[in-house]
Amino acid sequence: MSSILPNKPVRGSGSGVPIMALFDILGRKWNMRMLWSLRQGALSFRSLQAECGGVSPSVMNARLKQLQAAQLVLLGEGGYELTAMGRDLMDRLDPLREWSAQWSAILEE
Amino acid sequence: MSSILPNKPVRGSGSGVPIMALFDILGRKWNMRMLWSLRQGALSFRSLQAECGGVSPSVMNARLKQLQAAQLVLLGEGGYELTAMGRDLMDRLDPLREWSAQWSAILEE
DNA sequence: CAATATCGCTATCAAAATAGTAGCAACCAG
DNA sequence: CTGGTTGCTACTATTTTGATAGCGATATTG
Repeated sequence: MSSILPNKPVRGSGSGVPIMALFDILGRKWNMRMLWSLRQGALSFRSLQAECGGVSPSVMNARLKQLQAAQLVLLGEGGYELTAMGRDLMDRLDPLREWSAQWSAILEE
Repeated sequence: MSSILPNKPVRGSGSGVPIMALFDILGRKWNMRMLWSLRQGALSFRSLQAECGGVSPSVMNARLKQLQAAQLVLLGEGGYELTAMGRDLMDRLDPLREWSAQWSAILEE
């Protein structure tokens, strides 16, 4: 597993620009949804898997390793949970909820 | 190409929750980066391709169709450009730049 | 007119990522 | 021991992405 971190060459990039590294992580299937699900609180491997519509455990595990390496997620007592940084990231993604509601409304017309 | 829109069953979801549809789009490789690149202004197919490190034109085209269907991007006089909604989305993603800088700093330690 | 260059884009095939299913070892409850 | 969880690995199938070549259309230059 290639650990994807800022200031290191990134999938399809090589620039090492931090936000590109972030896009590289968020641009992988399930990562956003996993983080989003963990906002509510810690979840076990299997619960998180269920939250994500039954993703393959192999993919789940790869993602969890990646998110742990990126220090966005950690495995605590009650299961997998967001780190402080992970929570901060999700907080900043929160405006997207409002946006997506408007988006949905417009696309429905 | 399965057009992915809010309130329609979404890849791996089925809930039709708007933000999940958004995650589905942003969770595909290159989409975030393409939108991010277009913030600066319109780009031709080939320029955009270059901005994304030479993505396959086939993938580029599929993404552009998807983003157009989602009304985030349109093909205007000067090339591909963000719609108003696309610009709004990118504006809301802007806090991520600051976050990713901090993230980068912490991970470097 | 012909040569050249760019445009958006398709077609083809290889490589990589993801999905689907089965199952293991460790733990705890009864 | 039985049965239930847990996190996770192994394996194969399918989908997605990557890499390259090249087409038809338009513009530009000589």
